[in-house]
Amino acid sequence: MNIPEQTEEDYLRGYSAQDFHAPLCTVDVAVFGVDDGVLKVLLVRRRDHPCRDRWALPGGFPDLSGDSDIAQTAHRKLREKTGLDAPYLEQVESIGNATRDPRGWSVTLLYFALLDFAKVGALVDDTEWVAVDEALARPLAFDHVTLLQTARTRLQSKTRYTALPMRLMPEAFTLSELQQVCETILGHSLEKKSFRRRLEKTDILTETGEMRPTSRRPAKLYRISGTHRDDFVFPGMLEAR
Amino acid sequence: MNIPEQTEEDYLRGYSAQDFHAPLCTVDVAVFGVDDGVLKVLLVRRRDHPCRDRWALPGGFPDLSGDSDIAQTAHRKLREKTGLDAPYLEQVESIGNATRDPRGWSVTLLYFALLDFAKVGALVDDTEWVAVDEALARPLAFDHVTLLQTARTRLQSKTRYTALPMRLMPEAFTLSELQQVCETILGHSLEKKSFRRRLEKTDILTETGEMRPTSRRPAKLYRISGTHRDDFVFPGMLEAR
DNA sequence: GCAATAGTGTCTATCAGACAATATAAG
DNA sequence: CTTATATTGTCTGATAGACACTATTGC
Repeated sequence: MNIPEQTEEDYLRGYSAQDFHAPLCTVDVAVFGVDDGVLKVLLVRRRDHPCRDRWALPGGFPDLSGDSDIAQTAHRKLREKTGLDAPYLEQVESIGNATRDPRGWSVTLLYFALLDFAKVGALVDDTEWVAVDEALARPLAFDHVTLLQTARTRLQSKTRYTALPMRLMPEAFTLSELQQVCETILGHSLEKKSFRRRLEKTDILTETGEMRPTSRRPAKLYRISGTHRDDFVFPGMLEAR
Repeated sequence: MNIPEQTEEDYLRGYSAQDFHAPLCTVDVAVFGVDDGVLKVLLVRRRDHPCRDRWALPGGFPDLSGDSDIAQTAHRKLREKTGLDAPYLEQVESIGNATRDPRGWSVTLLYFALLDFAKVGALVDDTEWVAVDEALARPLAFDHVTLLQTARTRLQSKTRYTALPMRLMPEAFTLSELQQVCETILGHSLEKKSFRRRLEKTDILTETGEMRPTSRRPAKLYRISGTHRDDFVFPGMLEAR
């Protein structure tokens, strides 16, 4: 006797996502900017439970009707807080466990974003740029201290073997300015010659032809070249002092 | 007039995770093993909708009562399919979008696992070891072709600058055997001297004192040293030919 | 001894660290 | 001219690629 098989269409017709006990699923973003030699991160004061009134990384639930994917959720959260549309966004890792959120089992997809601090306009209420070291000393919501630490460590690692920090720069910048930003991220100074040599050997940057008139000798201005791929890695790492 | 504030306890008492429209959340694992010069991956034939009868990476939903975190979910799925308890497990990335699962918005946390192929016993029904190249040519369930490709690429990258492939080896192994496994992963041959030199300069491996009696000259056996940290990286990469 | 695999010696090329030297602007 | 910053020259040390060489075993 053949029991008629249920087709996939039959199955999906009877399926409701709410029938399953799913964990909470969120996106959190560590938004980094360098302000006058200080690496800062964007914090938001939570207006709702849980962790009401605590500072937290911006983040939240995907909008299942509005967001087509998780990166879009992260971009939307960023736009809501900074008004900026297309900063550099990179996934760091995902944490899921029973204890990080008092509402129950929850999973978060952690991203970091890099943007030109000077471009950020007025902030939404209850939003603040905080030096990363100071943010890590605050009692942030949920496990956001750990998340922020993980995101900064990733940014530091990639600063040693990629040109990622240029995504924190304005449209045009000098090599000295880029080096200072890298030093700010890493927390120590870098060898000027090594820093410049590895960039010269690649096509990552293009001279704009303009100069930055500084107090003394003017410096060449560069922009990110059109052919640069963000997955580029240098053959060696900068010192890990 | 003061409206009494709702405390976090009040809030949580009234909260139910089911009130929110959450995406589906799963873990998928690419389980790798090297069998006689071939990189293989463990596939499972799906017995349920959606994608019934298609081959897929082992995975599934976290057990909100039984799993304390996501890594434990991945370990549990592995144990169910291979009977092995503690293979090497590493998170690769997370994919979340509206289209990858016909049931609706879904997020998956992708891991890869490395294990000694020889240690795997009999498989559960509808489970099969498949050469990765062949698996990628099959019409796998959901977006698992992409997931498998991403996992293999990550394994290949880390083979160039870490000692990760030793997690695919038995307890004791020779340097030639380890090199062959690396070559299998990368799909091309490696310089013997470079390969050995970089290992000698570290404390990653320890001689067991035993020798492997091969057909010709016997080879020293090594095991992973007790002090090795899996986050170790070599200063340079092996050729990316 | 011969063949085959294990393991070593060593030269070269590349690239980061160190730091000295030169270039160019303001004042 | 002096000074500060930008930019370059160049020597050294570390490490990967290439490849020839030696060592050890079974036959």
